[in-house]
Amino acid sequence: MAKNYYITTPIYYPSAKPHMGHAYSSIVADFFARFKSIDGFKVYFLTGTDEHGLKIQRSAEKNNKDPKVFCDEISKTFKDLTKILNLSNTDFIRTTEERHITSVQNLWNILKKNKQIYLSKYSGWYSVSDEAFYNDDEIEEKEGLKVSKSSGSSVEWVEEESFFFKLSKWEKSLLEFYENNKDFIRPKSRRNEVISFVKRGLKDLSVSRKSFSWGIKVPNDDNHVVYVWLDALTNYLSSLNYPDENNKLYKSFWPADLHIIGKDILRFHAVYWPAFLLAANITPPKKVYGHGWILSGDEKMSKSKGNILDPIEIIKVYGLDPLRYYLLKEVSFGNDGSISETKLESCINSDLANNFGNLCQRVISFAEKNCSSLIPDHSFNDDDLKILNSLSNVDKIRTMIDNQDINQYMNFIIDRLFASNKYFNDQEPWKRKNDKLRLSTIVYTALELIRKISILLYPVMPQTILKVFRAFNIDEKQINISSLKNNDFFKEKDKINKLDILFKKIEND
RNA sequence: GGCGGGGUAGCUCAGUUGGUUAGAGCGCGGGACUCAUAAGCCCGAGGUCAGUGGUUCGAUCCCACUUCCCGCUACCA
Repeated sequence: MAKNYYITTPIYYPSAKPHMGHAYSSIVADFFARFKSIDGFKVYFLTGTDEHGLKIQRSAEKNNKDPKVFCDEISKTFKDLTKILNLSNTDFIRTTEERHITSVQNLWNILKKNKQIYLSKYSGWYSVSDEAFYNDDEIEEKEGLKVSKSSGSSVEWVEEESFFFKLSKWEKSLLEFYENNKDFIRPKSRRNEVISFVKRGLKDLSVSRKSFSWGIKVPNDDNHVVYVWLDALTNYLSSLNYPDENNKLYKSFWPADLHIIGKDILRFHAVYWPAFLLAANITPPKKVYGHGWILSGDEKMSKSKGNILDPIEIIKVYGLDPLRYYLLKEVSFGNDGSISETKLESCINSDLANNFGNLCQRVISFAEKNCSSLIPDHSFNDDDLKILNSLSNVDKIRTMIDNQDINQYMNFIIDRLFASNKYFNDQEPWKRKNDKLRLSTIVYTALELIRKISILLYPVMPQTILKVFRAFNIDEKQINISSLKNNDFFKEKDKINKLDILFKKIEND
């Protein structure tokens, strides 16, 4: 059985610099990517930037820049972010790249050939910032300006020739597809929303624009550019060298296993995207997960409220791994979550410094003083085996990951951390100095516990966990989920290196 | 207006296919220990499980209604 796994983030729209929401999507996707890769999967992890559309064209004009130059600059900040977030992505795609343009035009041609696209005339209200068309009844007048009722962004009257995709035709097929692929939309509550949306009926979708030029040209009709969503979504194929469907990447990784997206773009991914693909005879992806927003305290982050927490600034102050840990643990995946410096600090102190960090410290330092920093001898009793085996059920853990139960996964880790600290306490190795084998076994068991928990924490905090493994002379390639089943991984007399403090506590008055 | 989700300890949340004392973390109070980042461990305080009514021997969990919050969506305009 091929163990391949294809996961994506949204491609980000570079009209402004990266914010916490981008960081969150990316960190979540990286978490899954890293878990799968230490679980023996060949992982293809894609992220990138979505660079076409009127909004970009206008931002570029405003800055007196050629749109491509403008995109180069901002796309770079997103590419830099992948490094700052320590993402394990295998590719970074830009929709202005030739490979993507070829891919989109090819998809267009197939849709055209399959008679899924026709030329007609569009008239209606268009919001540049939402990249969406609105009906008369979806707009209202505010302070003399026409704005969208739903987003509040200003709309303009557009009347032009446009190509349409026969979305209306796909209503029934989509509903069947949702029915036959019950996992396609997650979380479940979102699935219900999408289904009820489709059930109300779908209108054909305008998929080209004539009034501006910053986009991918419609084949054989240079006056039109491809609608940004048809353009953007196709990135998931482009990266796999589509349209060459016989190449190794495409054959190994399509259909994608998981698209991680924010709930705001669920409709595009759960309705339009599978419809385009079905219409082009391409298998849709296996799952789309629409996560929630990251709020600042309990409010949406916005410039006017001045409550923006910039991920890059947070990382400068607190470090990357604490942020990754916080977002994965504290945000209930699928729901909105909130972040504040106070909560982040409290999380760092209690979970990372006091619980995990201190566990590593006390055990390794005890081993240094009592076992000469060498892996000691061992002879397990029932207490030892009981706690070690509580970290051996890999199937249970894999199920959590395959169901995207991030919180359950994190809670399991935390629960085992408490149990490990308690184990060390209850066994009181410091009172066993005249029972050398028992003392050694306790230390050995504790080291194994740290090793196992660290494996589970690796997808969450890769940099920190590598430090722990360096103390054990384990390198990144040796980290794997199935070794959780092993209770005596460590070899007697192997050296244990000194471990620096992993997380400093944050002292406030 | 319709559909869906939700209201559980000071805070963030878990849970119960209905069954003696409702759970965790953080925060708070106390205790014993000392390997450790004065960390960890133990004990405790704190909840009419939104409200009302119903089904049941028994409901936080099922049903109805009420109320509040959130999401999707519609209509009026």
